[in-house]
Amino acid sequence: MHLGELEKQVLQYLWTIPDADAKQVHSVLTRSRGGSLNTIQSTLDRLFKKGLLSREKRGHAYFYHAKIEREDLIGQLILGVTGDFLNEGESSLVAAFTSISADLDEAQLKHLEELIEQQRLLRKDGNAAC
Amino acid sequence: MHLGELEKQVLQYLWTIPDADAKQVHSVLTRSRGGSLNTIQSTLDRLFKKGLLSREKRGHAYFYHAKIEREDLIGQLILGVTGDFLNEGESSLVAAFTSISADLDEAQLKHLEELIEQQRLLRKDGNAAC
DNA sequence: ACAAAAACCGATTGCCTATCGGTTTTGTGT
DNA sequence: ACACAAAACCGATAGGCAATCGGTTTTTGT
Repeated sequence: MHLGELEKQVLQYLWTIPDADAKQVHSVLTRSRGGSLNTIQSTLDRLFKKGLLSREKRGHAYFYHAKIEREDLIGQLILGVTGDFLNEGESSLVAAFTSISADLDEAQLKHLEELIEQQRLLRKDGNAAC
Repeated sequence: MHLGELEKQVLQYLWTIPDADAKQVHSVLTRSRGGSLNTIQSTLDRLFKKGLLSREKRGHAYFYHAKIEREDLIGQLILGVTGDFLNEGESSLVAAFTSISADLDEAQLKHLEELIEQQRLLRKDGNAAC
């Protein structure tokens, strides 16, 4: 999946204001980038068709809502862009770690370790619960 | 940066055979997908212009060589596709971990921990050496 | 029922990859 | 030096997708 520039901005907005119609999105984004309301409408529609937004009619307008969490989209984008390069049983995260880890500070390394540990616990609990 | 389907295949090939001309690449890829030599040539050229390949003329033909390691490209693609969504000081890896970690088995979790530790050591050494 | 608001439709532009025919350039062997 | 072959190079075309927006149709509140 590929996201255009405007699509990203719209998603960002809907992660902060999790429920908005085209008019609202437009009134905010127009300040930094101009453009017509129609453009926002078709972008919202495109995102809806891509399954990234849900919508519900309230009064005149559709109100849109991000159907996917920011972190999950990031994960999905990573898988999409790296998938073709991975070998059987290889993970993007592990493959990319060496190249990206230099950007991480100690706090982030530590955070990652905690997340790993947390993931392990989650599994034990998950198994136990079943 | 965005890579097309053929571009990915060409890169993959040049990671296994790290020095090849258009004819060679074509003779291999043509089996699975057909297409003319010219198509391969322009794809190699596009990758060259994108800075992903280097080339050197030997005899009649250019010989191409991947300028970037697979892991580094994966890293770069990840940063490219997630960059717009990250907050200040946030890392794609950490942000995506929660969403992706479920795909990892224990061996991979362990591997990741080792890489983290390795990264720490690298820093100490790096600092000491300066 | 009417007016306003928004959705919907269709066309256009711009960018990029893939594709390939045809021309020009460049090596190589004699 | 020259001719030939091989490859580079150029240009055109098609296909896909995001962004853009004007105009028409549909929907909704009064």
